[in-house]
Amino acid sequence: MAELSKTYDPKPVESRWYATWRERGDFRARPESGRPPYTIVIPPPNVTGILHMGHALNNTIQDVLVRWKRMQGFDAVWIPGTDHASIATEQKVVAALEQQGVAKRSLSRETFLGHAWAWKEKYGGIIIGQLERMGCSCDWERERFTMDPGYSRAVLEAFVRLYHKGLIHRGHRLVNWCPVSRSAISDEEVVHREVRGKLWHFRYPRTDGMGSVVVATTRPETMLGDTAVAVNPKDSRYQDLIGKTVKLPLAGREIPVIADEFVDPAFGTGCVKVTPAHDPNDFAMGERHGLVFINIMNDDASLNDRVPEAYRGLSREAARKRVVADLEALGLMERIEDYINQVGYSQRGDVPIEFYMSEQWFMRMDELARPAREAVLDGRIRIHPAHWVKTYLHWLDNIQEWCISRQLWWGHRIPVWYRKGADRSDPEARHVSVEGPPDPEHWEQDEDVLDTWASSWLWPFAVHTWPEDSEALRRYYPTDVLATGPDILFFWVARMVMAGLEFMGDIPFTDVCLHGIVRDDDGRKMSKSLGNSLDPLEIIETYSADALRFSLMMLTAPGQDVQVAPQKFELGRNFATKIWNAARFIQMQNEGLAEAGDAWRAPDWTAADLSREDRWLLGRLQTAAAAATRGLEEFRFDAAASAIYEFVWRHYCDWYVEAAKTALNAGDPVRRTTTLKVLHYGLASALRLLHPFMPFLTEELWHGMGYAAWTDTIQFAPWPDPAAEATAGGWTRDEAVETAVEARHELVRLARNLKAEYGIPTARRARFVVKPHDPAAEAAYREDADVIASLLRAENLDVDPDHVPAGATPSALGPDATVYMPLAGVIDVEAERTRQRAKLEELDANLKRANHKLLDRTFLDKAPEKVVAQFQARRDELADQRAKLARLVAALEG
RNA sequence: GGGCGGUUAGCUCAGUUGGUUAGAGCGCUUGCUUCACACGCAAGAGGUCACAGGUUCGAGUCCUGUACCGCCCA
Repeated sequence: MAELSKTYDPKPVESRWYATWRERGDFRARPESGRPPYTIVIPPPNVTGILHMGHALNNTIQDVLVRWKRMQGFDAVWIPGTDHASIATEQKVVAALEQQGVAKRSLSRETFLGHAWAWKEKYGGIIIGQLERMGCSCDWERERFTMDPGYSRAVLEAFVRLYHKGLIHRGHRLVNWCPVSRSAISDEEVVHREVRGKLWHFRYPRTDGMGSVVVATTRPETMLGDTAVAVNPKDSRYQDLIGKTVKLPLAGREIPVIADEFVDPAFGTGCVKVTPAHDPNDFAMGERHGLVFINIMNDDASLNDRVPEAYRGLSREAARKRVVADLEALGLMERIEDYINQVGYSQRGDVPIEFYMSEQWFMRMDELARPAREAVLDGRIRIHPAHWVKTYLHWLDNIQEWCISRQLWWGHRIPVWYRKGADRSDPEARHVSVEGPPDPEHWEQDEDVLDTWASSWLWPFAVHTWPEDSEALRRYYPTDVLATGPDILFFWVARMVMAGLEFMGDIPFTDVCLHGIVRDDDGRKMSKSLGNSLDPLEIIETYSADALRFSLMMLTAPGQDVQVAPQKFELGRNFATKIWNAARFIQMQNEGLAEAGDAWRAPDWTAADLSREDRWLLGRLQTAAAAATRGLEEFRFDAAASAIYEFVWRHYCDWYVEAAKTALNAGDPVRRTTTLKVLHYGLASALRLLHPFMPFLTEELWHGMGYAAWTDTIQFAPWPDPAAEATAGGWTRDEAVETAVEARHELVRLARNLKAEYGIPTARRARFVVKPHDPAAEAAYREDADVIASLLRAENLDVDPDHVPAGATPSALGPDATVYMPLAGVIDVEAERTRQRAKLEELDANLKRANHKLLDRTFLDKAPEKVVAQFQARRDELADQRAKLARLVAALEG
């Protein structure tokens, strides 16, 4: 076996192992294995995306789960892929073309798509390569892209089925319009922001010459499209106005004053302008009152020819300034006040949306929502953390029609053909199918593409062969876990549930793990514009992929956002180094490796050979393994990672390895061999527990330590169950021994503290006397005096139950013994007295509290017996300690 | 306006069904080139658990309310 290098160098290790794993095909699904399947589908990142910390967190979670299940004996499959992301990708391609001086609109659809596919080929693989750097164990042979031919077919098939079911229809509506992408977007793609704006009050002259009315608006430029003024019918101020008309300034049109309940008399003057073609509320009013709808905008939100010439072609911002200036010039501007209002922004375009009248395709959602609601309500699908259930249900209960058409080219073109020359709104003159009409020359296809989410909602089954049946589809659907952020709970998660139930007749996954958002050190969301994003690849360069993964898992509380800064990844790096060096230590006990046999696989010792320290460590291992397993089962990745961290660092390294140094060199062959066996067993178990979190380091050590003789990759080594292994090995935990070892560690801590308090350098050997409190403790301290002496760096350690210190001696009271540190020189008696008195006072306070509790009749009557007994035991222990400490103080004073 | 989350050590966060003396990492102080590891070892300091009520023998934990921060929906 090659000697491990002095320091761990992750870079070559990580690239070497990843290549090996891929060559061996370790990540491949094994339908023939007879193992039960366990499936995760990746939330497909945008094809244009590059890896950010959110991906790093999301994919680490998935890889941890998949690797864990693989070790548990499942045919664990993680299906990767990318999403074509219509709007985002088209924007990037358009921008790239503009850089070259090419306008999208100057190109034919086919030419543009040629550029888009070229872009996809060039940049679409970046993020996949980055996932490999992270160690993700995806089944790369099953990688899918949402515009693969098979996938596209599935998307169209779903459209066609829902169309014929009557859930999809075409309509002329007011939709959310993104002027940047010049497309309709869904309600979910609109984000509301609070914006500091103005409220403009201006006057419309009455046509009856009776003065004017004042209307208030946050969008003065839309007045060019006003077709009415409205007041509340109950508003006494305006009774005489109803039914009259006013003259719309600038446009010069005469428009009616209507009465509508919707108008809030408290807003502004109680008199509002009505622009039915550009505001949802006004749209509704327009329909109620049969008003004229005047669309005054082009698809980029500039003003069209339905406004007076002076305003044509102006952007909405320029038009606003112009309208305001012109109204002021006419003396019609009443006043302008500051106003804070909610403005809908296009998520992708990052500009305020317009409400825009257009022909679109809509999907009726109520029928699809009902079963999706039930699936979560009855527990077939579990959402973690569970508090998201309410949000999920609320959205489904208030679901609106889904606008699924997009005025884009990059995406799945809507499979609807219109008979040439016929009215497009006539359903009789339409052809809807996946294949298209048999006589295409008589038809023209709808120009629009589908919303990206109308393709990704099929992901869990469209990654396979759907609508065709296949073994893969049957075996790997439904999936087990979906890991994603709560920000796409509606966009994607809820819709996948609907699609799964509608098209597959079954839920798409049983558990949804919603994790937090990655934020920077100041709690701000990471974003390119803020320049505060951390590049996971840089973290990998600096600290390793294992460090990135482990640190993220340690820092993620379920459902809570996680704040990261570069230094935080030192946590993972340091931990990797710690284990590496623990392994090196064992390896240095070279001549003992053969003696240990292959005890690293399973307990291979007789109970009688185990020392107290051995038993304690093995007990801690059982606790840690149970906690790690439970943490993973409950999606508590932080709890699982912490349990492993604590075991390795605090228990294995800090105490057991230190104690082992003595045991290995005591000259007792049985003791030495058993210690080696426990060292190996502990390390091999820890490596397996850690493997899902740190795949590279653990694989490297698995081989470096020779454990590959068992399984040639740690990836398929069994997930540890040390409790069951102990039973199989013929021994059980002994809690009394474990408690005694904890007490011993406490005594060592106290004794070290004595050294520190008296300014004795750690390295200097001091004399100690241990005075056990009972015969059992005496036997234990006598037997293991060499271990304790070494932990204390004691020159000499006497165990003497009858010890009476000669004069004032620094001492400390432990749980089952008192330790004395007789010093060669004279000590400051007064200082020691003060020290001990302080301890006595503390003990007194505790004792008083305990006594008080036990004198409380109601407590004794009402608290469960077990609790009372606990308090009594505690009190007795305190009283005992107090008596002992009092004697120490008395000795000092005597 | 409605819903959800948060407020615990200087910072970032844990704290399982209410039960002994509330934990971790980082940072801080002191001492250590101790024969695995200075990416380390040892010993420490540091908290009226946001606030006000309530339930209970007992509240960081349960209930009500308030304040502030964040997210989502309208």
